[in-house]
Amino acid sequence: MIENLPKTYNPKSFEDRLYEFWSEKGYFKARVDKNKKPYTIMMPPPNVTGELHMGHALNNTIQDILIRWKRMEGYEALWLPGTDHASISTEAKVVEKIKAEGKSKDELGREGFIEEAWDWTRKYGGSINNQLKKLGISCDWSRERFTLDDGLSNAVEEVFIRLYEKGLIYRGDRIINWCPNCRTAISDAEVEHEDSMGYIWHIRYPIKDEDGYITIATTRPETILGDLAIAVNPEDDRYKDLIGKTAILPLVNREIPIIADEYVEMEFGTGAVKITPSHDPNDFEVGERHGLGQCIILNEDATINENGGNYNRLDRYEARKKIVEDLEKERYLVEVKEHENSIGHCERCKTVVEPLISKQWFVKMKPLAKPALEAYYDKNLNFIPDRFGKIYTHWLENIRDWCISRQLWWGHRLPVYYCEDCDEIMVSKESPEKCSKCGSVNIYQDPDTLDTWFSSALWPFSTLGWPEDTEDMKYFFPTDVLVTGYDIIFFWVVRMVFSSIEQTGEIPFKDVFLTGLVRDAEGRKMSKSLGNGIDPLDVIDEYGSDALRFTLVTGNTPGNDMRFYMERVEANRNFANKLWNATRFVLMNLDENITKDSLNLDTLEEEDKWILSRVNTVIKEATENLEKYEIGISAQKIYEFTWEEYCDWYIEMVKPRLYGEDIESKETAEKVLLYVLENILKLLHPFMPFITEEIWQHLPERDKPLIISDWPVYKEEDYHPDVEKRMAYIMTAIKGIRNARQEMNIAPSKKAPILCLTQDEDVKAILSYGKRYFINLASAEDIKILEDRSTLGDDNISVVLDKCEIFIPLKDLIDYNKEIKRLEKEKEKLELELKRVRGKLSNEGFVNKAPENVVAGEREKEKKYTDMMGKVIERLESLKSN
RNA sequence: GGGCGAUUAGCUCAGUUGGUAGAGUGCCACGUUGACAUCGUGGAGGUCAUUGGUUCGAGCCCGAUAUCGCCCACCA
Repeated sequence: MIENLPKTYNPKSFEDRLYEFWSEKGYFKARVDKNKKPYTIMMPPPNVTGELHMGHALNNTIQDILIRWKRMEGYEALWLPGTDHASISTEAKVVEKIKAEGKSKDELGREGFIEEAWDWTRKYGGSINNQLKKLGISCDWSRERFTLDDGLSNAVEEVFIRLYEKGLIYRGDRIINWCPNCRTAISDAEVEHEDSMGYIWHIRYPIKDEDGYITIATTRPETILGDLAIAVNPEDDRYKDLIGKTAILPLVNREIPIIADEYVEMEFGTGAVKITPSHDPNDFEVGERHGLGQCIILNEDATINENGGNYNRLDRYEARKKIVEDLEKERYLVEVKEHENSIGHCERCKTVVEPLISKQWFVKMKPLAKPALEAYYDKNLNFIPDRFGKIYTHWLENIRDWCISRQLWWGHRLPVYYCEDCDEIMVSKESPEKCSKCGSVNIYQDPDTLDTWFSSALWPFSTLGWPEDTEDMKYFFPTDVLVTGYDIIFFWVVRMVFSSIEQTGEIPFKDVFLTGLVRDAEGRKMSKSLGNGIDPLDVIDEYGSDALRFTLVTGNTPGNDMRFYMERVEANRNFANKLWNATRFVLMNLDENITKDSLNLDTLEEEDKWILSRVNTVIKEATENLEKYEIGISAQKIYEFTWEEYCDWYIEMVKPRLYGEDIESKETAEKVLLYVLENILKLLHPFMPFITEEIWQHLPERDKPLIISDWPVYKEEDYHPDVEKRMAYIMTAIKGIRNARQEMNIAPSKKAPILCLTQDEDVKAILSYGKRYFINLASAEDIKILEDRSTLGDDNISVVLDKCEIFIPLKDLIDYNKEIKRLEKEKEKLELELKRVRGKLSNEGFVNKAPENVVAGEREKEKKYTDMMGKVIERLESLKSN
């Protein structure tokens, strides 16, 4: 006997050790190797100070499965990890920290603050890496990148400068989304809209030098402080006379023109709209068309500024309240109605954002979006599942310019310099010594940093050394697949695609595999505030990494959300345990001198050929499923094969040979057991890397670790449909016998001979050959083939099969009423089947139009069921007459 | 306002080209035979949301409807 495994599967005893082993041996490392084909995945970089959650676990498990599989297939597999500096989120945390210490950003100054941020990053950063390692992920840690690394920062500056020089980055006064809490501009993608019930106020504005009023509707009355016009539709008869006249802004008493603009919808509200160019994107455009100018009324913290007169320094909502009160007091308020509208919130801190005009930097999107759209339409970029392609294109087709400047300190500072004297803008990596226009030496750098996603957008190539023309870049780029959550298609996927096309001329990946959300058992999103998050590390601690991984990739479809149940983890842990014990069984029966030299085909028994044929098919199918990214289906097939076919059938069938005297047969069985087990381990390794490697290393004669061994390939010569058919017959017979015996409550320990009544030569052969299966698996004492029923007594239970009847004489153990009931149930089943088949065959349309083989199949079934039905009836009659 | 997804066994979900509906879990019964009780064997359990249509044949394809969920959107 060979050194065996401990009795129980205990993942803790080997998972960390194996990770260490793989890591030390350098199996995760990828090198440029022109003799091999590259396979590349860039890991979506988690926030550097983040903690591992189920989303990461899912994401990285999928990537690891793909990478391990491709590595075994012989690709030079690079999986590059790294982290993101997450500017807005990290900065907020650091601000909070220094606030707790009684300090502020301004007190610390820019350099001091950045130092604090680096301290924070060093302190909390990287812990997610160690957590990821617990998952067993085989990424190349030697190539780990951070978005604020020198190399990546250089790439960021390079891209900024190139886009600027091409005219694709510009600076301008535009309406942007301002978060009063984060105190920075944010992009459209960072605004979450939420429908909520609010109010709409109808307010009348006096007309100058006339008695009348014009009534407008607004949901944000405080913005009247910034009104610069009232607009009506030029076709609107109600207001035609007023166009060109002047209205008086209530409370403020500013004179504003009444203008005509097609943007106004006559049917909505009162048909007259107040125009606040500085605080509404539509009003901004109207303002531009009519040359209205600007009037900003808010400070950075969303309090009213000095343009708000009496309302100066009030918070926006206090101001709203006060203004409504004042309007009412002065009889400008006509009515208030409930009104549902959608309010934008900051994606990070949930504060209501304010649209306001501000001088910011933007990326011009239209020219960049075009090739990114073509990539999808030309099928050079695929989404899995494909429906996300629509989301991608819809976004790109309606895209607006991307605001990339942030009023933050933690991040990539804009490579932009200004001349203090002549305001000239200079864009370069280093600070210019003097102004390129006026020669002044009074130069200062733009204080803003770039949107985090600006650097993430370059991730697929900045991580490989771009803009240098590196060997890595030439070999590993473009990458093969991106695996990420559908929630960051806009933030990230889109931006990587257009950035990569623009900078490298290549689409950064062929496929985008989108994962759904992992929810809790009630279907709620896991979140910190709800406290319903399940920590992947806790799950690993209790059930092992492999069980968690398997749970995350089975029982759901790509792109669909999944609910996380501990019961499922437990079930998968049990599967691991099953495999563990199957291995123990194989090992304890292996001869010490077993060699892996090729099998002697002549000594193969029927069940050997069967399991070899089956494993061969599973190899084919599991691989095909992986190729189509059907990871869960692939895993499921391997699971079923291992548990049902290998453990429940093959091992049980082979036991008598292992305990028997026939040495040659025993040896063959051992070799087949080992061969199939090895293939199971290989197939399962990407899904359950730890247990498979641990087991593998206990097997005899392995030349290399499982992680780098060869992925199994389908062999045509191992496919035996005839054997599979015969074995299926035997299995049906065994199941029939077991069923009948259990329904009759006959203990498995009670052995009985089985008598097979058949005239069919093939069936006779199958059954005689299968004698030992029946003895072992169907409590058979012996097996006899009968040609006629003359020698049969009546003290049997019977099982009706295709072309054969099996009788089990059990004399006084048989309850005949029960047996009649059981057979009647059989009869009912057959009746249903026959009804279905005959219905089909009596349908002329079916017979004429269905494919020949389908019709032939149904005819065969009809014959089979008719025959079986006859036997069941005959048996029933015989029983009833006694 | 537009788009997408879901609706299949008590629960959670699979279901790849249309051809007798599957798994895990839970439930019931039997069983500790020399891998495994984290197990084995057997069983019960489904009008595939509703409704039209295409087809010889629909869980699957097409058109509606309903319920739930998500995403997008500048109606003040």
